[in-house]
Amino acid sequence: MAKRSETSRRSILDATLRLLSADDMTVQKLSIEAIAREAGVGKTTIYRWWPSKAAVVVDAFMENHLLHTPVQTDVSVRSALESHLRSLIGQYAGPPGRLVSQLIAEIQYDPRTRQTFLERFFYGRYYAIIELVQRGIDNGELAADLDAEVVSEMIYAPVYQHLLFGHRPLRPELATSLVDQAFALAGAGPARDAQGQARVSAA
Amino acid sequence: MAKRSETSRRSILDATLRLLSADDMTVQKLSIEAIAREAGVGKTTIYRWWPSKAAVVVDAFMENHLLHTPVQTDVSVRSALESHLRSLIGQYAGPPGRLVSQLIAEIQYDPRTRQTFLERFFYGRYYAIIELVQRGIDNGELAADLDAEVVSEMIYAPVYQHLLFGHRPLRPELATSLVDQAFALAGAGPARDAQGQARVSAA
Amino acid sequence: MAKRSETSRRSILDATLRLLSADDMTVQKLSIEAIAREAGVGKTTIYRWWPSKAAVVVDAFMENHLLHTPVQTDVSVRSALESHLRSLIGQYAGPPGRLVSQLIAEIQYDPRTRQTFLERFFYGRYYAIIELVQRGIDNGELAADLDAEVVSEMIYAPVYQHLLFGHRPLRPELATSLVDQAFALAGAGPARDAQGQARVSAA
Amino acid sequence: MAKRSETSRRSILDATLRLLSADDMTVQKLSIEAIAREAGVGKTTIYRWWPSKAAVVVDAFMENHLLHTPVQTDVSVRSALESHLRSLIGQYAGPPGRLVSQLIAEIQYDPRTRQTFLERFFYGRYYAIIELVQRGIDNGELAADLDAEVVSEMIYAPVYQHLLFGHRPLRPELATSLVDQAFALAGAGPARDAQGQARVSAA
DNA sequence: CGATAAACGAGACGGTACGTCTGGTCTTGTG
DNA sequence: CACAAGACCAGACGTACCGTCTCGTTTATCG
Repeated sequence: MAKRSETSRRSILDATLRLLSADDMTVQKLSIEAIAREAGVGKTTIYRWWPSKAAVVVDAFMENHLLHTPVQTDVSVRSALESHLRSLIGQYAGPPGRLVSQLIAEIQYDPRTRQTFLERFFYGRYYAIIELVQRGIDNGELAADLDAEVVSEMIYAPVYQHLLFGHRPLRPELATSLVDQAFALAGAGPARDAQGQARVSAA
Repeated sequence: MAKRSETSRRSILDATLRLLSADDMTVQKLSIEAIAREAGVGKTTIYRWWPSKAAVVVDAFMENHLLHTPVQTDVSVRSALESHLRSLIGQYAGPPGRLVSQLIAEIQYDPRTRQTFLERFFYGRYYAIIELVQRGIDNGELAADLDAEVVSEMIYAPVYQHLLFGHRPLRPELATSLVDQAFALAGAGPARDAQGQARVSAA
Repeated sequence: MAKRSETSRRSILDATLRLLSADDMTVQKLSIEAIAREAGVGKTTIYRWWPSKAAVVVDAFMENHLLHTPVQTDVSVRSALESHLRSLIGQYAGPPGRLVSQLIAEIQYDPRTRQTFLERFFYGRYYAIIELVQRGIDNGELAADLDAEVVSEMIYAPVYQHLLFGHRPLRPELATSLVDQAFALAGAGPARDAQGQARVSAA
Repeated sequence: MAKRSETSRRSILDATLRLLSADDMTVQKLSIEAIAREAGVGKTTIYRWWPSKAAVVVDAFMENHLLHTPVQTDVSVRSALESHLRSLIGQYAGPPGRLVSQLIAEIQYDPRTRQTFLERFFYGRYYAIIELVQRGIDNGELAADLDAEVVSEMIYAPVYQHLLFGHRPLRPELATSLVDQAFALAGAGPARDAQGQARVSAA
């Protein structure tokens, strides 16, 4: 019998985030011993419920640091895309970005956690974007012969490339650039919709 | 006096690759002790010349596993892009892909090695693609108002997204899809108006 | 209310002996967890009724492995002593000897169990031997001025010394040697004067 | 290369004795981690040079607590025996006795250490006593037909029996009793030889 | 050409963390 | 209410590596 202790679960996840919030702490340097120590918990309790350090970090991250990246539905697809990306980039430019990039690093070594990570972190946003792009195709904002999934990745993936390679800092303007390029109207701004229409009718 | 021993350098890099070629070996599990043991070398010799395990792996990788991803110049930009991507994907789908993804993981924790990695691995291809896209813009294959760098990333980054997230297996057809969508989005007209006239005339 | 479960008590003691009968098992390596597991019993049940691992082992040993070391009363004291020692040594030379030596080891660390061990294992034989020796003194087989307790220990203790130090293997002939020497030292005369007359007449 | 560090060796043995000198500390409770902590030494250093906790304790004990149990040569064998036993008992009655009894406990579980213990602790005294008894036989203090080794054990083993079973406290008078019984003249003192003869003739 | 100083292999060192095991205690149903 | 089941905190186990630090022992210029 003996049910799982919710108190321990919370202390462990809290301790994990507390430790990770230190400036020079990384997921790599974080140890299960340190988590147990900080949480006032036996190591066994961690090993009993999580298969790896990365799994604990994913859980901790998901429960407390859920990224808010809303997808608006009452505006044009283009606006919704841009504001979604802008919000995502804004968060990745700060401390959560460091954590996300380290989580992506960890899943290269831990297939079980990769699955968890995809399910709880990635797929949600991934399919939301595809749906959004599909809506753009359906309502004529985007050309009819596009493949929504591929286009979504083209818009989305550069954000992760910047995050992971760090070849350029992540700046909010990237959101605009990406959407602009996707709509093939560099810097055309709000006039775009009309133009898009014109273009469609022209086609 | 006594110069650096080329023999030791080679044994270390060779040993590193030999160890990494084992099926269940990863950069994370690889240890400097194991490299020294395998290479028949004192640990000190490794620490004397490399700042970190990741640095050794980058060196080993660069010297022996250079990816061949040619950029053709005698064909259309579209063809050159597609064959370049296809070649890159082909290699990432195999063992070098596992290693590259682990190197990207490691640079999340080691800024010095990140720099080395970018310089010796990333920038080359990155700028080659930008140049190629720019050529496409210049010669009219792609719309004139595009930002070559952003477009390059949109074409390129999805490959890394697939490599790192593994949400879908890396398939060669991705190369075609990406180039197709890029030209559908941003070709000098045709994909958008479904006539292909502008592109033809521009070319 | 709920009385103590005899079933549990038996399973615990049985499991203890079963585990201890493995060739490479020792009291030191034996754990209460393992006993509980093997017995299909909660650890609490063991802790509720026994104060220590050693106490469980003593109980298990006493109930099932009682050493049979009869003291004959229809023969000379010398014969009775020798056959008693021979029987004891015979058993100590086998697996029970290993267990006894480990129990003696354990009581060095657990005063409560030392008491139990003495009462249930040691004193019986100890006083039986003293009585026997006293009988020898009374009936003239042994010199009248001897201290029965000290002489008993002199005869008895070497067996334990062999068992515990292992400087020589425990052999049945030791029984004869010890009794011989005891009667040579303290027999009512004969051994010392090399005639054996007195002993014969006394017997 | 790299020689063993004498400094570490000393700190380890010193720390071991320091920890063991605490009133409620036992060899069983003593942990290698605690020794390493107390000695300011890595656990590896202990494991590198000693096969077990017991081995460390034996070394520590031998180097610093060598029991002084002189065997006098300028007095009668009887006196030498008695004073040797008295000295041994005196030390076993104090803290070293606790340690010796625990070492004997440990060697029940560790054959390698049993060997070390016998060689460095036991055999010396064991053979010294045999020699002494043999001298007594040779010079007529003891009967000519005795077996020196068996008689030695009869005199010696009761001390360990008292130490290990604790059925009676270890008292110095035990030395006298044992020697008295061995010389078959309870409390008769130097006049013994004559009396021994007298008794024989009486029998 | 022989000295000499750096680089080298070997590996001991103080440490940290690993993942497992056990000790005792506490909790939660079941019979 | 004793029991089985087992979760819990605590902490030791023996191992693997970390990065630093001697050790002699090559080597390969430079005086």
